[in-house]
Amino acid sequence: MAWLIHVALVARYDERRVLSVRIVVSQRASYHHGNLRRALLDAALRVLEKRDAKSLSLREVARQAKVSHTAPYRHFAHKQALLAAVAEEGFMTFGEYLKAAKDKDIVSPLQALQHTGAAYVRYALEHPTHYRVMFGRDLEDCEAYPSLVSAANATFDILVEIVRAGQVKGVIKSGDTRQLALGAWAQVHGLAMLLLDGQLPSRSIEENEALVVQIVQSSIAGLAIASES
Amino acid sequence: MAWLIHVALVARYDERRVLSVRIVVSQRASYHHGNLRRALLDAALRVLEKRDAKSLSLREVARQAKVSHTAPYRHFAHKQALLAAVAEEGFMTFGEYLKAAKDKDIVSPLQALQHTGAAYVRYALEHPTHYRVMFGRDLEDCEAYPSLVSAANATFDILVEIVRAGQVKGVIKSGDTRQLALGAWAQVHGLAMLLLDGQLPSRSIEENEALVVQIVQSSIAGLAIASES
DNA sequence: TACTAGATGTTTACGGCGTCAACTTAAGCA
DNA sequence: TGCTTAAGTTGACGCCGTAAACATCTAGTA
Repeated sequence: MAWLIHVALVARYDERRVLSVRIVVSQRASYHHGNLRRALLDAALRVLEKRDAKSLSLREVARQAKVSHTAPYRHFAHKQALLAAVAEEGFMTFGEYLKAAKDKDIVSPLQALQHTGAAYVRYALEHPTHYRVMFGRDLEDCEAYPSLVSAANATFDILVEIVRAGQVKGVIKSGDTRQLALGAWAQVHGLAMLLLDGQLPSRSIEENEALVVQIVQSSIAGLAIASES
Repeated sequence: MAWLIHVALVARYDERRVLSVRIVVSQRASYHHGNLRRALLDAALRVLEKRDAKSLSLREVARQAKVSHTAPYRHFAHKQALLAAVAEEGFMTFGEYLKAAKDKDIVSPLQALQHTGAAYVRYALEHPTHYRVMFGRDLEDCEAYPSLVSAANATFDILVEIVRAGQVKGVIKSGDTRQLALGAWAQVHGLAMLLLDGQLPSRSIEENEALVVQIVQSSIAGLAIASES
């Protein structure tokens, strides 16, 4: 078994302008990585947390994973495919997050909608990286990734289910269920995007929460049948 | 006065696989362009109509404007600044579009809201290019462009004014005006983004219009005081 | 009118990027 | 044991953004 050695030269000036050079040596246990696919996804997330999705570079991800700049091509056909995989993972965790909010307490559909809506925006703000990859247009031609599409649909269905339950209970107005859910989705998505893109005057986290609650409530009022404020 | 000559070689095979080569010569009347800034903005829009904003390249814009690849730097500090200028122009025309919809007929504030909301989404769908540059995150650090910020604010204020008028007339519920307007904005913005990014199952233009009307109506129902559907 | 400063273009160069082709290494199966 | 093939590497190509140095035109002043 060979040992792959990575050598990096790190140079910098200290306060006294004395140049110091360090040689940093790291190694990998074998020529093959073991689970490079996983490592690349993790590295991509790490990079995305700092850089914008657009400016994420495959080469930087490879560097993070301590692998040559073309190694990723053994696991992803191109940069887009890597981003698609990141997005798909995002939809998984996002879906679980929403479900948790929905099922937190046994509550009325309208309350569930309120909780889920707030959770939606909260997730986006807490995971801007993932959210942007999932919903941004960095990912062209999403249709090309069937598993991504189904993951996204599954997430949307959570919302649809709540609306349907509300209709069954008679607290949400009748009509095309998916279309009503779509309206709610557009509402929270729009809010999340505006907040994320800093299109709104910045405010504290508490103020944001309050804003979200107010807006979601108002939106729900439009869906509700009776006068449940 | 010198004449600047551009020579381009255009080669292609015809159906019979015969290679033909054309020499295309174009010229500019002078070394200086005259109004390169304007030409660059137009060229950028032309390019953006085909390519995605992320993949727009300054060099391609320069090529379109028949100018060397660094000429744009005399008018825009960097690529971002060009995009910011495009966005600013977008907000201008967007604002006029919305105002036209709002003032089309003399109607009640709720109807004005309905018209404006529908116009909002329509504009986004008709000018996806501009809309994405305006609201996408390609433009990092928007705050650095004061004129862009004020153009964006002026647009938002149109919405705010309608809501305020509704409150004065007593047909929209009381509360922080800007915040209520924000909810409406998030609604239409979210819908526009979802439609634009193809996140929704694609439908015909008519179906889209109907969807927009329905969602905007539902949203307004959440804002209205009485039962005006 | 002649000179000059500054605005506006051009050329050249640098390093980073995505991706392809050709090569090397290791692992699994006959 | 030897062959196939998956999973790495190296090197190359042509794009990109942008900086520096240079060229050309324009406008203002003497």
